[in-house]
Formats: sequence, C-alpha cells, structure tokens
Amino acid sequence: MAMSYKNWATQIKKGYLELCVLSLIEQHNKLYGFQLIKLLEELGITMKEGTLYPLMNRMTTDKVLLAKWEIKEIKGHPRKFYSLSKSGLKLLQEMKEEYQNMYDNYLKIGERNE
Amino acid sequence: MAMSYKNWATQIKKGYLELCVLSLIEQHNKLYGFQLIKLLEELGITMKEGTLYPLMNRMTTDKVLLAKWEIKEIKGHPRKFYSLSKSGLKLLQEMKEEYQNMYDNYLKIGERNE
DNA sequence: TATAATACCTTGTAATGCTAGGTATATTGC
DNA sequence: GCAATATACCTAGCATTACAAGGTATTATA
Repeated sequence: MAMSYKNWATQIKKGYLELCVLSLIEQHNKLYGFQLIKLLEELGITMKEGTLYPLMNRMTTDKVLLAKWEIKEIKGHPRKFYSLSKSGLKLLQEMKEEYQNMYDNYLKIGERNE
Repeated sequence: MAMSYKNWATQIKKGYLELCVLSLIEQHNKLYGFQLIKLLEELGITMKEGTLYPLMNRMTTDKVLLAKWEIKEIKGHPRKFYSLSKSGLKLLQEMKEEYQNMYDNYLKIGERNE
C-alpha cells in the first residue's frame, strides 16, 4: 500500500516552515537556531533540528539570511544568529502575500452564495 | 548559486493542492480531472496536468477517492469521475483542521500585545 | 487537412522534511 | 568524580512530489 496520507502534514510544511522562520526572524530582528525551534514549538509549529539547520544553511547560502557567530558572555556553546538581508525581507513580503492568497483561494471553495 | 527561492510557491503547494482537490470534490460530489483543473484555475489555483493526474491516481490507489469512467452521451473522450470515499471524507476533515491550525499559528507570529 | 480544444497519461528531474546519527559545552544528581 | 540531561550545532541518506515535456485519442473548427 502507498502511505495512507500519514505524511500530508509533512507535504504541506514545505514552504510553510520557511515562511514562519522568516517571519519570526523579522519580528525578533535576530534569532539563533535552537531558539527558533523553541519559539516555533510555542506557536504549535513543530520543526525538527534536521529540518531547521539545513534550511538555515540554504537560506544563508542564498543570501536570504545573514549569519553571525556570537560567543556567550561567560560560557556555553557558541550561537549562530540569523537576521534578514535586504533581499530576504523582500522575499518575505512576497511569501506573505502568496500565502494569504492561497488561504483566501482555499476559503473560496466553500463559498456558494453571497 | 542555489536557486533564489523561485520555487517557494512549488514547495508550499505540496499538500495544499490535495486539500483543494478534495474540498472541491466534496462540494461538487463528483468531478473529473480536466474539470478540476478548470475549477481550480477559476479560484486562482494553478495545477498542471502533470501534477493533477498522478495525484488523482495516487489518491485512488489509496482508496481516498473512488473513480468511475463515464462515456459521454454522444461523443468525445471518456471522462474519469472521482468522488470521496468514506475514508477520504474523514481525511479531508482532518486536513481542514490541520490547515486551519497552520494558518492560525502563522497569524500568531505577528501578534504582540492583546 | 491542419489546428485547436477536450481529456487522459507517463518519464525524468529537482528539491526538501525527516530519521538517525554525530560533535561540543555546561549543569545537575548520585 | 561520573553519568545523565540540556543546550547548541551539524550531516548523510531516504522518501516524497510538483513540474516540464513528452505522449495518445476524440471531436470541432478554419
């Protein structure tokens, strides 16, 4: 048998997670990876490390994000902070519009008479 | 260079298209493939044939959809009509909840004070 | 007799979420 | 002192799927 659509949530997450990550970074100005995972979790959005870190690296390579290591004041593992680049901000605006469009179009399906 | 996120719309479409297709079939009771493409287009949702037909076949194999050929009254190419199975209807309800959840969680990112 | 529209299908490619592992640092409990 | 946990980051490989680009068949139009 194929896979009984247990992975539907996985499918739709592609792209959605990028949108949420960029939105969070926009709101907080800068964030590091582990922090992002925690913040997303608080919002009810699950994102595994194996998903986040490759995503952050891709977006950094593509100059959507700027990355900067920071040594913690006293101790602990260094943190890699991400912030939006100019093109990243522009991309985010486009994503937001597109995402809103998709949601609005979805809602149209249920509409019959008005 | 990687790919400058031209395909973001492609990413997020995974899963979203399944939701829209199932919703449309629910609303119309039964639909055939070509008709679905037209209906989606009217709603502003682009879905290519090379995407739709494999999707319909997957969902039929997985018993989410029931398929039935119909010969047109007089002439023309036969049409394959799809309708929701019992499990398909259940799946759709779950998808709708999940999708709404995702949208609500996304909106939470922007919320600061209330 | 082309061309276009309807209506369905398939092969191959590119892209990515997740599993399951790994490394390193610091704190807490025994 | 030492095991366990938490923090913080990383990677290889797998499974999945939207799309491009091709195809077949039927009917209407120019």
